[in-house]
Amino acid sequence: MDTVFNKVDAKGRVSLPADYRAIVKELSSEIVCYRSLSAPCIEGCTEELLDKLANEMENSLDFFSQEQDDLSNLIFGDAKRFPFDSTGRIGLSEKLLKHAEITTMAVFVGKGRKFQIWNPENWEKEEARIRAEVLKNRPSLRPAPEAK
Amino acid sequence: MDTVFNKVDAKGRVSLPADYRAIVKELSSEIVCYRSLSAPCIEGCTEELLDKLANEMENSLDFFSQEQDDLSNLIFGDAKRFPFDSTGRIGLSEKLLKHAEITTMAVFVGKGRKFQIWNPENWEKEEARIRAEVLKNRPSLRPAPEAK
DNA sequence: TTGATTCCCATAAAATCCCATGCTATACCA
DNA sequence: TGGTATAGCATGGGATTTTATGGGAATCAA
Repeated sequence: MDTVFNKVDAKGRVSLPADYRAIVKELSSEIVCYRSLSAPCIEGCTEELLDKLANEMENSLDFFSQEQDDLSNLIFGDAKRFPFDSTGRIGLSEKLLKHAEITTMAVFVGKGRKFQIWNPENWEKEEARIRAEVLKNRPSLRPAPEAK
Repeated sequence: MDTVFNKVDAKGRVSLPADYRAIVKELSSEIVCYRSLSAPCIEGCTEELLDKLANEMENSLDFFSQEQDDLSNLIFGDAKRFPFDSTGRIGLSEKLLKHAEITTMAVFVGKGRKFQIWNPENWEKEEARIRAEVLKNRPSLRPAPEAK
């Protein structure tokens, strides 16, 4: 899915990258976005995936637990549909943009069946952090020493 | 699959060697490429490999775990589908070419179910390194003195 | 009406398609 | 056996299509 840098115009519109759009296009012409729980970024996915997530949560967590309640409230209370126009753009809300600290440029980061939208500088830092973290925990992925 | 040298043209296009293409062709007409985590080269595989990963993540109850989050960002944030045209070429992205330091010539190296694309000089060094490594660890494989 | 949001068209740049060419290896034939 | 046709492949370049993005018109809310 790649990582794509797109511009956010004065009206708050952003082109959803073509590759991302293709995933959704036959099913519908809208995506669902919400503030990420774990990072200063926006998360997006299809409505189906969110429904599926809802089911999983009901089955996996204690139905009456506080945790379950909080989680559903956070996500589903926040999630909103964003239809994209004929040129493939969506108009992100102030709330989402602010949470991700996005002003004039947005970075789309693929995440399997969902994706994230970041402020470019924040994403740069996050990517560096992740690479360091993953290499630390998975020594087999560590780069081979430079050949002499 | 053996090692193949192909030219990268001004548009960033390179022919996927016929042997490599044949493996994928029945299933689809595209491959997935991403920056290697462990070396300055591009890695390629079939999309089913990524699909499998996406499914695992979607079905995992660990939907919000940090580790899963990091890993999926690293993989899906980087991996991109590259459909090949009727003549069997793919157009590699700037990001990938830069990571592998490829400009006008690319080397395809088979790795079982996946493959790598190298800058020729870097591959030469890497191959030498690998040979040295193997011989060091397995003295019994060392060629007889007169062998060349 | 005014301000904001959504729709639609225009455009430039980039990605992709497709045809043509030349090369190489293999098959085929005398 | 030697020479030639043939098919598959890599590569070049031009035509075509997609895509991102800007801006204006239409729509809606207050």
